[in-house]
Amino acid sequence: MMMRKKIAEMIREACETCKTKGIIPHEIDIEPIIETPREVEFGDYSTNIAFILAPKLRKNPFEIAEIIISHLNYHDVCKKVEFAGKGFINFFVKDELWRSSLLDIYRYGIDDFLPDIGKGKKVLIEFVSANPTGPLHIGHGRGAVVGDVLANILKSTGYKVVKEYYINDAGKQINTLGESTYLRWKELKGESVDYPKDFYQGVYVKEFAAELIEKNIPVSTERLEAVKQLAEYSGGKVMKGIQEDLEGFGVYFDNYFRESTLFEKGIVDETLELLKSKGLAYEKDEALWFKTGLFENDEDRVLVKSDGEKTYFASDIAYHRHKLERGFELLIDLWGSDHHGYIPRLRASLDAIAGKKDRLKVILIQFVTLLKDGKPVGMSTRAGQFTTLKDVLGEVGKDAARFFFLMRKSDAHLEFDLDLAKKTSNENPVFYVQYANARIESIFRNAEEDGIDTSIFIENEKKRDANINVNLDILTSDEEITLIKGIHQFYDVMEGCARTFEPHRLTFYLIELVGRFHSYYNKTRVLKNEIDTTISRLFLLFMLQKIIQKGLYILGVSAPERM
RNA sequence: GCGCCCAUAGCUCAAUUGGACAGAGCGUUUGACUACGAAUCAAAAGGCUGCAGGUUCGAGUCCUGCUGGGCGCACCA
Repeated sequence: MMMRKKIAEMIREACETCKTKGIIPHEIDIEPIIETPREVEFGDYSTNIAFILAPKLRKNPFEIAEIIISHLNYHDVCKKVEFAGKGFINFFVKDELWRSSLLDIYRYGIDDFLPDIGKGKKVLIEFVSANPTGPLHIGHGRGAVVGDVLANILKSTGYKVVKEYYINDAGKQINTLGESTYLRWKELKGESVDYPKDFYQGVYVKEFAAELIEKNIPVSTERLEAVKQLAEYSGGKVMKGIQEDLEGFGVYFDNYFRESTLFEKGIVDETLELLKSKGLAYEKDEALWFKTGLFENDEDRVLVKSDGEKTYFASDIAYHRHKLERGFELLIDLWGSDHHGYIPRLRASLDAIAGKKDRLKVILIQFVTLLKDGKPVGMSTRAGQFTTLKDVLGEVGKDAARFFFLMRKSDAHLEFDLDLAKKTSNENPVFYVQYANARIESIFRNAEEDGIDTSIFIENEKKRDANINVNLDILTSDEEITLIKGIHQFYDVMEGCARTFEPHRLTFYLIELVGRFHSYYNKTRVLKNEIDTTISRLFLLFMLQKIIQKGLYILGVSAPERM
């Protein structure tokens, strides 16, 4: 069914024929790589197989290409196969096959049309995982969207995905939040306090403290007790706020995993024992060290400090071990790119514990610079106007925010132009894509006014009825074939997104696809033609809209019918 | 000092596991609404892919060195 596979099969068959004729030795494996050429004049697909075989056969690529072409049985699929360049073989697929592929996608439905890459593999994708010590900022937002959309992509391509947020509720930072709240509380009680600089400065801490007093919530007179109590109190408050922010952003987690449970269930101790028993942890200077250097080019790292405290690294090893034990075959972590130095030791630990370092895939999220009036906005936790995710969301809306975060490779620095994101003009790519959907919707509304029953497409799809009464042979113009190819390309794009874990490819694809539509729209009239022509063009737009909507759905961006 | 990432049109960025003549959008210039939504389209101009070598049939992509930027090098998280 997939065009690319058909081409690959053809090449393989031709090579097999060559093998039986003794032109190609039997021991050579044929793994044809099929590419989509950038230039239309090079056809729909091309292969470099002649280059690959050249050194093995001790012939020049030119000759090999000619031999392969002469053995290709392509007339069912291609109108033309050409030798070009220094050894490329270019395939020009028959237009009628493109047209009928549209019908294939229609019959299968988009979901089944998409490639099955994951084959049911269980993947845990952990992202955001911000400490519950303050509200989410714009950088977290980027991670949230990339993670969420990546999860959608993997789900659509055959993975079983669980989205998880790791809450660091056991460390020093959460304790500091408790201390901070405690001091603010005392402050409001009228005591004079010396508020340390390294305590949380945000206004939200004061708000929590004020609320304690307002609601008359009793605070323990014992300082340590009080700090512990307030850490929990404020931590819970912050976490609730974080969840609300994420929901406003359209990001929902399947699971929130608390670091403290690792300690409570003894998983951390168990993991440390495991490492010790394998001889991969040793004591030095009264601390316990992990032999990172045994596995990666990295220094040995401390697991238990000389004061008996376990490091964050220790619980993180336990956490990832626990992930594996929950049966996940692929662990995807999204981190801020400033944590890149942490990758080797975590990989090493997975290697040490299970010999499975390759199961870890870390995706780094580069920083975001907010631009306002063309100038960067400060990102400090002090009360700058647009520093929190919530502020940005309120400013530009969910759709624009999500889309903008996906317009860059995640490990590339992103400039987020607030003014541009707010614009409802052609400069804003979000609207460009949404507008296409609204336009198609509008065409269908007008079609109904013309008395054309467009519900037949939808009805038939539900029944998976193959006998839809559309004459696709009418779709012959370059623009129409190009559009159909664009629709077909969705498969390749999703495959690429899933293979490379790069959601931004989908964003670029949608912009490009929709561009083809706008161009077509301006050139070709859909309605008020001879009825068969109108119907077939409506069908093309129907399929196109399905792809646009599916794409937007995966991005978590709405597809409004009117704008 | 050591390590990781980045450097592409005036600006912001793409470039299909190393593929063919490096592409979009914005901005600039010029055109298209008394026919389906002009939030659109058509066309033009714009480049030694930071610099210098190397590997290869082929390099923006891989290797080495240099320049300029970001980040990391804790018994922090």
